Amino acid sequence: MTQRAAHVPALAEAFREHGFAGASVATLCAATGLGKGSLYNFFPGGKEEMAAAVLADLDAWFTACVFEPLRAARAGDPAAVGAMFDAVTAYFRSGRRVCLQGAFALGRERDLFAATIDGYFERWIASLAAALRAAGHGEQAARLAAVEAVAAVQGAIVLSRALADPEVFLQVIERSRARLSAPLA
Amino acid sequence: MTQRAAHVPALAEAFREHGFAGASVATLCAATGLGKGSLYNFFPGGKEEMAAAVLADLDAWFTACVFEPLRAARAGDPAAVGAMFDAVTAYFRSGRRVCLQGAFALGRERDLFAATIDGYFERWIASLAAALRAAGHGEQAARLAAVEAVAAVQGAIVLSRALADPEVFLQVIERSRARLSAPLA
DNA sequence: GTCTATACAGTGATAGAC
DNA sequence: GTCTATCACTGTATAGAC
Repeated sequence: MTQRAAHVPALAEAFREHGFAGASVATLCAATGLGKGSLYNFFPGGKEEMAAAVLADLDAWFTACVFEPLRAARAGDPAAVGAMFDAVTAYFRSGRRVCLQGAFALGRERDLFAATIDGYFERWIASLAAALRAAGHGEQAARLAAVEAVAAVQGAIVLSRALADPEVFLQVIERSRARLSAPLA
Repeated sequence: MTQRAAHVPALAEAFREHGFAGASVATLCAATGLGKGSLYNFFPGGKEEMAAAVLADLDAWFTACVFEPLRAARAGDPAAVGAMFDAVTAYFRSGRRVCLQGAFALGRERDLFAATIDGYFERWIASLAAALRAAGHGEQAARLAAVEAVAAVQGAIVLSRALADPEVFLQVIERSRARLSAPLA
């Protein structure tokens, strides 16, 4: 079981690079260094089970490293939101790395993993909104600002990859960060 | 030649739904109602040429309906920016429709169509920045605001599809619209 | 558990009848 | 120009030797 988990990061990178439809089993074998037999031994459900394992892994990482710190934000302390921007900037490598949930959302893969993808973004928004409320924003304002900020991160990834310019990612993130740290109206 | 162009919108819709790697020639035949022979007669280069034709078609549409109106914005007239938001909201069907250039940017297709994708977003940003300058923004401020706004549109598409909620698209767009129409600091 | 061998459906693409 | 038939190949998935 822990053997299986050890190969999940390599699968994640392969899916990020090639997409779900574009990643063949041969690709995934090369990425993990395993033969087809071994891969199917760990993931009898094939590609779909591999992608599900990857999404679960990403979910766990974001929950521990992004969502829970946001939830833990104490009243009047705005540092948690800034820490989130630092974490996603590092994680997405300034836009060089793709958000798999976001990429899947744009394609047919969305139907396969609808609940997982929906839950990921919903919890991201909800935890960010909680941190914003702790920082003094009202209920509805916090939710809307959180939606906008998560969209900004996703858009920053798309745009910086399209222009092949990590600087664009940083620009968008910094604007979003400044906006959420700005004094309340 | 006009025969060929007539089938491009159907190909566009197929690529939007299935992605580039996910759209098989059989899929594209079904979408256009043509046999393989006919498709290859129009597009000897296969899928790649079909996608290139689709991107060129989208490029022409955006140039005529979005980029040029932005360029035509006269000094002191902020209506052009608002018209852009209306146009993209209609075009992307409140996030139900995907931006093909954005979706391609996230995957390996980016390498195949790098110049086209880069040019599309670069001209979107540049024309929006021109309209913002016409509305009174400074050079650098206009560029940064344009980058942020285009990213917001892309992020809105990703997020609204992920949550299967067109309302999210509208929320993000309205925030972006309000921000760009706000009085200058 | 790991690999090799294999099954067989589906792929992109071409040739040729009409 | 359009289709059908067919090509060689790659796809996912399984079976079985080790």
